[in-house]
Amino acid sequence: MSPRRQNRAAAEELTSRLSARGRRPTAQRLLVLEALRRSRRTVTAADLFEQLRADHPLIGRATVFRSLDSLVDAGLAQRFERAGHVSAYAACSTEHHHHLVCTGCDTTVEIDEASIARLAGELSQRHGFTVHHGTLDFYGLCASCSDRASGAQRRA
Amino acid sequence: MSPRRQNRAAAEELTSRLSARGRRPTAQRLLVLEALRRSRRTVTAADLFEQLRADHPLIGRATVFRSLDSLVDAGLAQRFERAGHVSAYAACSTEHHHHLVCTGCDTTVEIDEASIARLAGELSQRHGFTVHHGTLDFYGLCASCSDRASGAQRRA
DNA sequence: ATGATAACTGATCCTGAGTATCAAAACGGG
DNA sequence: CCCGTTTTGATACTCAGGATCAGTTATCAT
Repeated sequence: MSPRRQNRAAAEELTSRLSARGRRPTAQRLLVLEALRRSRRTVTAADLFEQLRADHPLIGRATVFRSLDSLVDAGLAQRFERAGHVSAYAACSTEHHHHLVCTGCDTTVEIDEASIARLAGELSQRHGFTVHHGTLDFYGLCASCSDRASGAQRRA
Repeated sequence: MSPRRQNRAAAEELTSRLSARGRRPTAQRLLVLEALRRSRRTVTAADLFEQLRADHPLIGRATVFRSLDSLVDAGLAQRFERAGHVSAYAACSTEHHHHLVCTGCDTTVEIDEASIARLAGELSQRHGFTVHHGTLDFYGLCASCSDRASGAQRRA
């Protein structure tokens, strides 16, 4: 697929996903999304800012942060908490995606949703990944918090 | 078990684990470890600092951060990257532990290492946890980074 | 014990990610 | 084409965590 066609598709998806939430598909958000799609690795907001400013000197730092928030909110990107208290981002095409993230080079590999059960045991062979035990944790809501927050979205 | 006996055991483990690395079991580190063990939730360095300063006004902020690093390094505590680019900590007794961390109240539940495979599918029922898809990611080293880093410990 | 050496502490300053604010600009519906 | 809403960019700010350094404390050898 040509780069131009890719941009076209990206723009269309951006438009539909954002406008469904009453938000606008701006040039800056498209730039951020395209940069994300171009990378096979997770990138930080600072990375993106520097990278985008090369071709678009007018873009603002805060705008990159906000665009990333918008994209995550629209389901077009995913946030990763990289060690060192920095958020990194990756574009993601469909709804829920699980990833392998290399803590060395930040390369991300998408994993299909099915068979999470068999996943952990096979990770090292299938992708040559050495899963680091320390970060093999699951985050979510316990029963009480789940009840308390039912209906009320929390984002903090 | 009485509180005193618990302190005793904590102090002994602290001593052996730390001195094996040429580090010293100081009063401050013991304080931090005890505070961690007292909590069934992950706590931030700021939480601990405030909490400890109530009884020990002389303790320094940086010391709390450094003590936590030491404890993690010694395998007595575990670091969690809480959303919002903050590290949270929990005491952990044995080597590798997996946890359920509630993003609402930070309660942590230890999970036995075996049967990671069956885990994900059963999480919601067993503990009443709602696992948040967005953070169900695995971190580790890809094959190339694994080769490159073989032998050389990386901690960054 | 005691003195030398190395690790630790606490105070202070510094960095860097991310947010809040706000006036100016860009949209989009009517 | 106009008006209300959203977004942008610039700036100032917050706050977690790290660096530095002089002073202190623990460990080890004598």
